[in-house]
Amino acid sequence: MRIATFNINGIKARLEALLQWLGECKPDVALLQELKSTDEAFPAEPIEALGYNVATHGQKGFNGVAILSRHPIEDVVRGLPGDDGDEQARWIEATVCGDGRPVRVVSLYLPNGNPAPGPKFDYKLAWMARMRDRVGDILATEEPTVLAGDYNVIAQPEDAEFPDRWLDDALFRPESRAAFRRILYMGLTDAFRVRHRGKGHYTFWDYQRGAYQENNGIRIDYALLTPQAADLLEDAYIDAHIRSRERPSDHVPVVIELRDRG
DNA sequence: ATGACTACGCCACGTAGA
Repeated sequence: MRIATFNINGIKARLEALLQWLGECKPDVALLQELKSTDEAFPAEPIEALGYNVATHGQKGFNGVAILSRHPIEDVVRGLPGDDGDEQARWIEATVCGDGRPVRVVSLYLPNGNPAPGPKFDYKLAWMARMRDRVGDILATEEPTVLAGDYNVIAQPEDAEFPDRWLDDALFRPESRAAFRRILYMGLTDAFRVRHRGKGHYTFWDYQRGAYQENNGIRIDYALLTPQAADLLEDAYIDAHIRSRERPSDHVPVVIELRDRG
């Protein structure tokens, strides 16, 4: 089963690019972030025409996450549990049953948190504490689960081309990295790092100053796997080449391959 | 360098992203 995560930075602005990429990558499941669209305005029809079922959790103008799947989408949970007053659409999870075993998938868009310090940074850290509680519940199910999306955290210096430029940024602050580690060390596996080591592997490049041409990027999109999912991992890679296309997202997809049987 | 891009809301620049 091929599962991809992709922060598309606006579904309406990116529809053609998304359809082209779906046709080329052919993921069984695509986890999308930053729809910047309500559920009503989400252009489901051209996506369904490519053979995908669609579950969205949208919001007007900002945020918004979705799950696309060739197989039926079941047991959908919209919104990160733990705060009924949180209006921001940053979390959707569901079970997808492929030809083999069922897999639980989460599409998440972790808050940016800038400027730090400040209320947005406080929201980021509170959101990560809430995510930690949810991950605990997910781990207890012992279902193979993929938690993928835009984590908005540069986990290690090697995840940035110029880490010294990010020292005061909410993506690289010690508090953000510690909160990311607290989640990871509950027993999750960073799928990409199973297959690739070292610097130079990025999922985001700023639109400004020719960042992509200089590979001035950061790795902030991750697929984290529960132990039962990590046991199924066959491959993980970044689809970086589509960043050089016309009107691209500032993020690129991260793709993993899970064994269907065995 | 209070800069620079890009998308969105809803037609004028302000907010947000990272």
